[in-house]
Parts: sequence; C-alpha cells; structure tokens
Amino acid sequence: MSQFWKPGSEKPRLLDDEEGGVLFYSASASSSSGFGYSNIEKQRQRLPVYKYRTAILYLVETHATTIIVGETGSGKTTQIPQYLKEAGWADGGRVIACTQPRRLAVQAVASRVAEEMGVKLGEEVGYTIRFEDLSKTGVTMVKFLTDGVLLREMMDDPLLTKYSVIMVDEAHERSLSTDILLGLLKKIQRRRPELRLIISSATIEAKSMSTFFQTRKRRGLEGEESGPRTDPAILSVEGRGFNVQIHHIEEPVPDYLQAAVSTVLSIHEQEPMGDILVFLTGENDIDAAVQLLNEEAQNNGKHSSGLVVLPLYSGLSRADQDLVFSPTPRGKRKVVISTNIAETSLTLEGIVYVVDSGFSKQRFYNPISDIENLVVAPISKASARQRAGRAGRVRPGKCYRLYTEEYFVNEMSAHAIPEMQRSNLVSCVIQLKALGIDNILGFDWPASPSPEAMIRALEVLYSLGVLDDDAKLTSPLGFQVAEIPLDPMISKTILSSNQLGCSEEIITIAAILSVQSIWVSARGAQRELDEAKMRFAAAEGDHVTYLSVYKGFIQSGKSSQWCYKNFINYHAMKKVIEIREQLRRIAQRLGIVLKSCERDMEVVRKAVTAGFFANACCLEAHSQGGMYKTIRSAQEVYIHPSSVLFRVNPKWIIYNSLVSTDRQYMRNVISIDPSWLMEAAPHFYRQQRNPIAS
DNA sequence: GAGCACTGC
Repeated sequence: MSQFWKPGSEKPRLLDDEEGGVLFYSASASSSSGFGYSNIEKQRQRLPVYKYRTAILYLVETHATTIIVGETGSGKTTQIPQYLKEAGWADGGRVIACTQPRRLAVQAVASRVAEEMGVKLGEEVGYTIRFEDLSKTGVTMVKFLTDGVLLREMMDDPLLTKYSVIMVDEAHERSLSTDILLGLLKKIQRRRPELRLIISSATIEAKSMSTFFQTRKRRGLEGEESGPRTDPAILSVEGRGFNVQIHHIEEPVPDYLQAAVSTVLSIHEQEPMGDILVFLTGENDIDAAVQLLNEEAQNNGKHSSGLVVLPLYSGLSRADQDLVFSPTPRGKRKVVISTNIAETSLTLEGIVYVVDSGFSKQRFYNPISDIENLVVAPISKASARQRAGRAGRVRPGKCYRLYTEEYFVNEMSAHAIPEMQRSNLVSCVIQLKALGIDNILGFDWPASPSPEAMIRALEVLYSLGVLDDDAKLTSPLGFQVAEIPLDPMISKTILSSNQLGCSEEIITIAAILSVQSIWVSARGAQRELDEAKMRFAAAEGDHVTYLSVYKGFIQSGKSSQWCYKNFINYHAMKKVIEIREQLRRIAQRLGIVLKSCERDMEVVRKAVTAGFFANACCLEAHSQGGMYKTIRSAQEVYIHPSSVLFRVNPKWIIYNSLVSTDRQYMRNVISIDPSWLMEAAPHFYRQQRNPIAS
C-alpha cells in the first residue's frame, strides 16, 4: 500500500490547475501487475477508477468538496469508499458514508464492498435502508445508505457528526431527497470544516454542482488560511462500457409505437443475434406493442418467429418482472418493452439493441391548482445517452432513436428538470422546518423551486395546523407530523385518529395507501379482478374496503394462496405489513394509543377528513357521468374507475390523490358528511364561498 | 372504464 498517497506526504502530480480552482488530474496508468494479490484485488486494480486513486485521495484531503464525474463501469461507487477507508478516514471511530437514491443499489453495493474487503456485511461494511439497518455503531466504518435515510438521521444529529466523508452518489439524477441533502450538506460544511463531501455524478453537470458548492474562502486567525480549500475540485473518470452506434431516424415519425414495432422487426430480420430493449412510456403503450409484435409473429411467422416479447413496468407482479431476467432460450431473441424502469432502476444483461421512443412519462406540478400531472414528454439528452448506454454492457451495441438527429441536437434539453421543480413540496418543507431551517424562501437549493410552489406548501402546512402564524412548527402537532415518514396529510390523519379512537384502522389504511396498489394488475382478467374487488367492497369507499382486505389477509394467516384467489398482490401486502409495523412503532413513540374502533366506520371517515379536508369534492347536481367539483377550487374531477365508488357517486367525498390523463381522476375516495369539514378545518372553509350550505 | 419511476423513524 506504500505506493499510495497518504495525508501529509508530498502531493501527487497534477497537470492542470485551471482558474476557478478546478483541478483536473490526468493519470498515467501505473497499475503494478499484482503478483501475490488475490483475485479480487486484481479485479479492483483493473477498474478505471484505480489509476485515479492517489489523485482522489489528494483532492479529498485538500478540498472540502470533490466532484467526481464518472460513467457507469468506472468503479467509483465501490472503490472510492474503500480508498478512503484505506487512507484512514474511518480511523478514530469516524464513518465514511455513501448515499444512493435507491435501496436495491444500497444493498447491492454494500454486499459487493463487504466481499471485496473480506468482511461480514453489517460489521466494518454496513448499510441502512428503510426497515433494515445492517450497521453497527462503533464497528461500521463504511456505511451505505439511501439519501432519504441520511436526511432522517439529520433529525437526531443535524451536523452528521459521526461522518468524516459523505459521498453522494448518482447526484445527476437530481431526486428530491438528493437535492435537499445537497442543500443541507452545504450548510453543514460551514459549521464543520473538517467534513469532506464527494459528489458523484454521471454527467458534466459537474460544473453547476461546482458553482453550487463554491463558497467564500474561510480565513483563520490573522488572515491565515485554515482548513481545506473551499472551492470544489472536479475529477473525471472514464467508464468502461462498449461502443454503441447511434442511428437516428431520417424523418420524424407520426406514431412512435408503430415505429418501435417495425424497428424491432427489422432489427430481428437484419441484425445478428442479441436481445432488444425498447423504451416506451407506460403500461398501455407497452401492452399494445407486445400485442402487435405477438400478432406479427403469428401472421408472419418467418420474420418474427424466434422473438420472445416481454413487457416490463413497475405495476407488474414480481413473477412477471422476473421473466425479463430469465436467460433467452437458444436460437431465440428476447425483446423487452419497458418503461423508464430499465433506464436506471433495473439493469438487463445481454442487451445489444436499444430502441428509444424519445418519450417518457414525467411528473409536473402546478402550484396554482396544487395538482401533480403525469404527462408524456420528450426526454433529455442525458436520458437519451443513458438509454443508449444500455446497449453496450456486454459487447458493442446499437441504438435506434425514433427521432431525428436534428431534433436531438437542437430541440432536446440537456438535462431533465430537477424533481424539486416538478413536485409538491409539503414533505420537503416540513423536513427542513424540523431541522430548524426557518427561512425556507431563502434556502440555498441546488435548483430553486418556484416561490409559488414553496408558498403553496407553506399554506397547506398552515391549514393542517402544522405551522403557526410565524411559519414555525407547532407543538406538539407540527413536530409529530414531521416525525412520521409519510405525506403530512396522512400523518395528520394518523394523529387525529388518536382522539377518535381508531388508530389501528388508520395505521392500516396509511400503510396500504403507501404502496402502489394491493390489487394484481388485471392483464386480461379485468372481470375477475372487478368481481374479487366487489367481495371486499364497502359502501363508505376504498379506505374501508382496504380494511376488509387487510382483515382477510391476516385471517388467512398472511397466505399467498389467499392473495392469489382474491386477486391481491402478495408482495404489496407483505410491504403493507412492514410499513404498518414501522408506523405502529412511531405512533407508540409519539404517545398515540393503539386502539380499534371495531365496527364504527364513522370515526375512520372523520379521521380521514381531519387530514384530507382540502381534497373534499361535491357531486355536480345535474351533471351526467359523475362529474365532481373540488370545494377548494371548483376543479372538475371524476372518480377513478378502479374505485369501489365508481358509478356509485355519493354526494360528498374526499379523495386521496388525483391522477390526470384525459381527465382528472380521483384515486382512493371515501364518502363523508359535509358538516365534518367545518369541524375539521373551520379556518380553511370559513372564507370559501360556502357550497356546503346548498 | 384505467395506472412513469423512485424514496422515508
């Protein structure tokens, strides 16, 4: 290990020290052929990041913030934490943290690193994700965690004092929690000059990250410089993917679905073997494409026999998702038709051809109407590159873009809009408030959300009684709501259930509303699913229906057979049990008495009203087709066809969430008595034009 | 008559 740079020794050779304090290190490869090294050690040294080891350690030692730009396959995620540990950053009981946006990545990376270090996972190398903490205080030196978990840790330890280095990986994805974390870490740095940050990103967004972390130089006593340089260093590490040949379409296509299908067929006819990955936007598109390809296979056997066509999206059951990972039978070609899930969350091996529609479904938030919309929108250049890269994992590949090169160059934006600027900010604002950040409007974000969105979030929290007139967290309600890892409206519902004596029921409902859907995706068995649903249906609405499902599941002994018979998603129910258990623990800690209301569903509906009064709607008296209007803003909305109240249309209802397609659909609705609204939120409904009287 | 993807004490 002596060839590696250690803190305090002479600095390594740096080729370029550009203005603005940006350092580029151009490494000359110096990997000693490792006679006597174990296999793992040799593998580690073959990773592209290895030859930057010395440079990385030097930059981290001398700069408060280091930005590492590295493509996939560079090895940065698994290696850098180990380099830091080898250089002594975990000495003296300190911990090196590495965050990921996704739990699966946390687990995978942690177990790989534990293996490379030859230690048992959960000891020197550990990880923490929601529901699972495989780390030991005083023992774990390298800890992987989701950025959301690190944010939660800040509630107990705002300066994150146990960490010596925090590496924020996949920062280019700009997820909500990554951005909040980056903003807070910048603040922490001012109080903890000895803390080191590594921001790791796949793209050259490095420059804007660098500007964000640029701070004024701190001066010690008598003008002496103290501590590390405050200007961020940038280092770029090459990846190790194979070359992917990009083909753009010559003329814009009128129908990307049709174009995707014919592109798949011509690849199959003309190109050598290798699996195909097609990016479309959603379940509908994907099922249609699968069907078209299968029809083609029947009608026109000679061209498309030998194709195994598989859909991939998150709504599929686990078993159906796993099909895409099964090896392709000999002489067959696998075609996976996928949503964005295959862009970052899942990695398919063996893909040689990618067909990119150029679109994905994206969330947009309108703070004026307070509605989040899901719309099909063009992807960014960064996203297009990421999709193309999926073709070059095993050998050189090809990517067929269903849009013109001119369009790519001139029309596509470089990066997607950060989630922060496309989301409802209630959870985000309450988290910052809980961390003692009072001036939300003045907070230094990597990408500032619109003032309208922040003001709307403050208004919602104020109406919930979570913030007071000075926009400070109320006590105890505000602090309790902040403790619960759910949307503040559902947290408020849980807290209200305490007085109403139905906390057991509400916690169950909260857990079920946290998973995507407890029903299996219909996929051709729509009638059977609807019939199964009707067996549980309650006149009060979906929330109460869920209580019967949960009861049935428990009575069956949590049986997967029972789930199968009733069109219930077994994996979703297991997740419900997990979330419910967590909520129970938190509720108990907050002093909520766990109590069941037995058959009295009126208190359950009242509790929901206490949290979701802002989502109250009234059926339009003379409308055809079940049109409702929201009381708050007279927005036109409809009950979603998946609801048990679809076509039942009670006069007064409250919805849990809206999904917007051609119409605004209310998902998960419950009937209420309008007089409860004034009880639950007199301040909210006092000034409104009073339709309740009519 | 219909559902992008993640995540959290």
